[in-house]
Amino acid sequence: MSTADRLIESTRELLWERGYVGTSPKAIQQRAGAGQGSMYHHFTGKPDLALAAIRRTAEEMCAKAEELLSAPGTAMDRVAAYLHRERDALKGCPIGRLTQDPDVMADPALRAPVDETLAWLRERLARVLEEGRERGELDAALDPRATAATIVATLQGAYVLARAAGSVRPFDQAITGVLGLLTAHVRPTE
Amino acid sequence: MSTADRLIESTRELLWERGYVGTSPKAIQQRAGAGQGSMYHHFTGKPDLALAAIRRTAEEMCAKAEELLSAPGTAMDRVAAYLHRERDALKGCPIGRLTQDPDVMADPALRAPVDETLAWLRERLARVLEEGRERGELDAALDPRATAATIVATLQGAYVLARAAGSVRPFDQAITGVLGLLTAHVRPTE
DNA sequence: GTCTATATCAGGATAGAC
DNA sequence: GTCTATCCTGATATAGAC
Repeated sequence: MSTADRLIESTRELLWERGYVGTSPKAIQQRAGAGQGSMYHHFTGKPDLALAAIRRTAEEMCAKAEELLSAPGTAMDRVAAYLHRERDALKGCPIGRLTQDPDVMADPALRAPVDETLAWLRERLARVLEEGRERGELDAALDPRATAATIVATLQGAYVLARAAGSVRPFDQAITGVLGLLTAHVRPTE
Repeated sequence: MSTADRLIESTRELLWERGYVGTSPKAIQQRAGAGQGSMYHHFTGKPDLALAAIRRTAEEMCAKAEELLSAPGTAMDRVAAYLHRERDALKGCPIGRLTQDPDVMADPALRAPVDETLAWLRERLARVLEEGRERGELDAALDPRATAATIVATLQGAYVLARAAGSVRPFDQAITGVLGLLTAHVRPTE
């Protein structure tokens, strides 16, 4: 892995663990095993490096979600697979957490990938639900867009609850709860 | 308002806007119109002041929730009232956001009120749902604890979506969505 | 490309005068 | 109780040598 890559990976980890405001160039360099000069040779500064890191994380996240949501199976199966996918609940969402970072939200360039990722995810889930409705798997009364927003929000909020509690328990409960609520909208197979 | 009170109020605002890591003693003092000496006279340092601020915010939040959740009406009415209560979605939750602050999570004293508030809220909502079930308002199949976790998570996550989008739209959709899902569990009145 | 030196400013606090 | 002076460290870079 090149030095530039190691710098990006270290930044990704630190942004996840400590956020943008809580991450210093020095900490990034140390974790990457790179010197100051090296970092400022490859990147113009902290925002530039953060942008590269955030973009990479955003892409990975969308790719992973797309894989699960475009798999074969009913809409409900795919949503459940997405929600049950392996996650480190206590670490939180590497994209969602940036939403609480004042300096990220203040910089349009840094904010854009965060906005786009979450918007894409809602949109993608809405399409899955819409498909389920069209196929008659799901109740016609179910609002795809609103429900998609609820699913993404539940996931994001479940991370918050897990971190507050220092336990995955409330995370699992929130996921169980939303899937339970959704189940009531699954139409019986003929 | 006393100087100590102004310091606490300024800290509450700044913690909400910028988080713990992003809030400096100097910024607190300036907003409160107090000098350094004044701040260090009333509080031992930033963590001490933050603790006072977080506790006050936590208490207010629980009091507000209790007011709405203990009001007369069906379980569904009260949950809806709580979810629809006036909120500045773009500002996020002043308690939930602390969950993303590494220094807050690392300090047991600062973390405790965050943990307790969110745990209490889940518990309180679970009781409301349980009551609804006992009264026959809600479907017996509904799991009160899991559903309560889902409701709190949806709210917390809805803030994340609103902030990412820079719009209250996804917040409203998430709330609409979860209430829609819940509605399917309301039993018809005899 | 990477290193070391240097610079500036902010964070977070202490000390002692008033 | 509040103010000012002072202190030390870390954040975020720039400059120039190697």
